[in-house]
Amino acid sequence: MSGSEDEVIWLRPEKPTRGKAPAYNRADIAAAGVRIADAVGLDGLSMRKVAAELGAGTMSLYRYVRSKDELLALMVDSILGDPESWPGDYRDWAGVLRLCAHGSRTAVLEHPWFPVASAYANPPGPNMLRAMEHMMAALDRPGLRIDELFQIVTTVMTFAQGYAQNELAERAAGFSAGPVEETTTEAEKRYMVRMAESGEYPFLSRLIAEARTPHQDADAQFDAMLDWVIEGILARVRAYVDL
Amino acid sequence: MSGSEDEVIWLRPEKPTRGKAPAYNRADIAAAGVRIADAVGLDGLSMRKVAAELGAGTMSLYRYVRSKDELLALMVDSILGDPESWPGDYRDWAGVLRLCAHGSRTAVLEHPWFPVASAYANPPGPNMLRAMEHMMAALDRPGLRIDELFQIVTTVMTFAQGYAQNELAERAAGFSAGPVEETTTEAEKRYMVRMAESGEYPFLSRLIAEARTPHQDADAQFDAMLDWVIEGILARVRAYVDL
DNA sequence: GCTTAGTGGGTACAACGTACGCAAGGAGGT
DNA sequence: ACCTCCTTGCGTACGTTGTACCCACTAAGC
Repeated sequence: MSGSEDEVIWLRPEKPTRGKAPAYNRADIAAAGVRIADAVGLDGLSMRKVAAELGAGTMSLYRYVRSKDELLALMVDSILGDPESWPGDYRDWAGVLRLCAHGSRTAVLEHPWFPVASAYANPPGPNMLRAMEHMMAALDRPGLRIDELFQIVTTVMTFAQGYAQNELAERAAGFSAGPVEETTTEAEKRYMVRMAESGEYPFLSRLIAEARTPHQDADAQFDAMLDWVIEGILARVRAYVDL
Repeated sequence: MSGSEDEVIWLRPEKPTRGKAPAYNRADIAAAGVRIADAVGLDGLSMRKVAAELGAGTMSLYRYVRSKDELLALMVDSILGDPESWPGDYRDWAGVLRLCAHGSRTAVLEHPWFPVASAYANPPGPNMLRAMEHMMAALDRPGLRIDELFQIVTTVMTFAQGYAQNELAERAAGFSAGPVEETTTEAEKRYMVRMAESGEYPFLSRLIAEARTPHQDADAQFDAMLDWVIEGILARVRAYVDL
């Protein structure tokens, strides 16, 4: 069902109304893509590998997806998952924002390719739309304009996502004392240390020295920074809205 | 000078100490890459095209760069530019943060591929390191820990970058009344409207209706949201630091 | 049973990143 | 002046990629 009318995958019905029933489905294809991207990264992801993972012929994938970008869209939307299943207390305004932030950060830490794939995954799929709907419904209060509501949610999500992305980059550069994984990482670490010791970057030196004996673990550090952002929003919103 | 020792491009000298002088240089190569990426996007960027843009043979590029990822690193660092040339009043604490945010947003709006390229551009190049150094020096105050300083800068930068990325995505989905560019955009717009009218996403409908008659232009909206984030930081920092 | 919309998938092609190797050039030592 | 040798520019070639095209086949509706 990819040969039919619409250019946007989410407007094409997954199941055909006539003819042979498909042997595969979007969910399984997305899951296979996620497995491969987790294993070998976005660059290592190819239509052939995804098809092989499913035991299908390469070109069979194109019955479900018009292009690799659509496959990425499927993967991104599948990672978001069904927002109905999200936990949390929806009367706690700030708690909803925290929940949303933690979800975003976890997605990035578990799937480092997620932010890059998201950039190719326009327009937003049903899970993304439902997630936004979910958050906005939980945060809606009389006096809050709809565009403010939207901005608040996206601000917190992009903060969390960007923060997590930086965490991964810092981990690769050897800031944290975490495990060294690849050989490139070792070279990056040497580079950062060399720069720090060069004397040209005094603040970087202080930062690396400090990173060796962190005051708190990564999760706590994220929560602290998240609180800064959320309190900024809270202060503004409380000025004219009852939470 | 790419055949020599180190794996990180920034540790390899640009100019050789012996032998023939190179015909090209990193700055020109980066500029050519930026021109091409601006014109045809990151997917359209290829080593062959960059080489052709310079009038060089394809493989000549590999004397300057070990891989396409290193080319991306060059491009990213060149866009940051020399932070010494940044304008602004460095006694105004919040003003420095705003400056940094505007710079990040502008970079993304002018080069939509910037966030994706950044993900491949580890470790940070000299311009990036100098930029961080610059910001941290301007924001340093007695009582502020170095890791807090760093987190503040990265938080504001990732916020601005993420925000701009969302602006581009929304523009593609036809939220703003901005100009429609590509054919895919038209399809995405139809999709969003269809979803909004389906009744399944009441908040999305409100959002789209509101977006047709925005209360303020994109720049003002960004500044407003940026102020929320910055004031959150300010409130925290003021509690125990003189600004 | 025939029609037909749909499937799974093989083949083929242009474009990609880049390993390899070679001719040529220019600086350093004599 | 010459020789030496490092370094350059780059042509060729290979494996991999996304995907257009085509065909054989299947199963539901008449």
